[in-house]
Amino acid sequence: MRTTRRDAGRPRGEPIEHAILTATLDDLAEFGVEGLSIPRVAERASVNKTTIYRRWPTREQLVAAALAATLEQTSADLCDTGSLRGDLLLLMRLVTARLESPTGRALARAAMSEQASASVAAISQDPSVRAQASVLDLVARAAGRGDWDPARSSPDVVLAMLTGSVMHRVLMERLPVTPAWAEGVVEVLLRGLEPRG
Amino acid sequence: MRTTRRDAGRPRGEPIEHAILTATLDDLAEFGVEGLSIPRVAERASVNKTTIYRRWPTREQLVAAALAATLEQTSADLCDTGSLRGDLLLLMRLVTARLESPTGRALARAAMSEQASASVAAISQDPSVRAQASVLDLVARAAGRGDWDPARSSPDVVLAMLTGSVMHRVLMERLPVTPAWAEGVVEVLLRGLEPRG
DNA sequence: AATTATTGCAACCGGTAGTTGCAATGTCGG
DNA sequence: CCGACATTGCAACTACCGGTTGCAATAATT
Repeated sequence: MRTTRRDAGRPRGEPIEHAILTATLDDLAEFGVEGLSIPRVAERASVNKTTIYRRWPTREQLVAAALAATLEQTSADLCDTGSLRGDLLLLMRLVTARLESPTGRALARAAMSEQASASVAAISQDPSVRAQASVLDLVARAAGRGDWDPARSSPDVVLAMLTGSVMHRVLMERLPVTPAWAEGVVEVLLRGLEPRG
Repeated sequence: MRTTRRDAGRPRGEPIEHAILTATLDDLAEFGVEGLSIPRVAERASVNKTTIYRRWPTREQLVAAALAATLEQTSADLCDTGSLRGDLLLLMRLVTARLESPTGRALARAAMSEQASASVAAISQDPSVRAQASVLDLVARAAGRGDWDPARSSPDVVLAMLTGSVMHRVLMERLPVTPAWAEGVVEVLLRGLEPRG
């Protein structure tokens, strides 16, 4: 009997994988999840389309792989700046940076898409989940300093107001998030959270 | 020479127009702008697809017409409730109602779509423009009552926080906007706007 | 050198968007 | 009432795009 040795033969080229994945991200940023075309990605990556289809049988998996690849290298976490104002401004900058990059916008749109498939939706929401985790630390720090009483205004409300305002600004109004505008948002939040009386 | 009389012949049926436009809105709500299919709309409206193509040569024009048709009948305006809290809560309800209806969601997504064509984008942004106009009245009333100093926190910041928070809640987190949650948002806004010191 | 898997290539299949020519229908003007 | 004319429906067709398959060429591992 002829056993097929799994390790023999020509291995798959990593440069090819890299080219395909980055080409996928480019196409994603330009045409969105709905508009992504595998033949076009193949041309972008200077690779035959069959190669892509063999590695990732469905568009689904390809997109998921590409997104997962990017998310691995995004670890600029929410560190302690010493004050609630500083923490919130940093968070604004993080959210803005993500939403102002073409890829980040595509990701956000994918997450909001009605027919986002399970895996893409999961991956898309991963950063927000991670963000939410860091935000809990932020809240704990603020509560310890006495700047925020979480029992009064819950963290998810505040997170929605912060990220949502940036979404509205960038995605709907298509205006840049200037430092002054970001400070305006944070200012309202700070005053709104300030425990008094 | 034979002049073609423009008024002769069979006129176009308004019921057909209506059927096509509502079918378009349905398809839009179900499949989004990218996924809309004219043959499917035709079947939905019990109309031959050629009829649609003859009236609206491009998809562009069809969706623009359908959106324009809906917007004409949305005039539940932002009336004076007597207090800033009441006005903001009403605004929250208006935004929520829009975003929680399938058609409204499709509209919002269309407005945020990267390759939203000029006409669709213009029409989509029209309601926000109209909303912004009413919001200016709201601000003026609040300023008159001494509840809000617009010089301190500009209306566009507050509007972005309010609508953005609902967008984030509904589109990203896919959670319902409960009265309690809406009140949480308004509460932070009220405290944040309150002029003092 | 032999084996084995990958890659590229070209042709092919299937489905869907959009077009066209024609017959049938309905409405307006005389 | 009748003729003219635009609209609607219908069916066939074209064109394009996504995805598949079979085969030859290539490269790496043993």
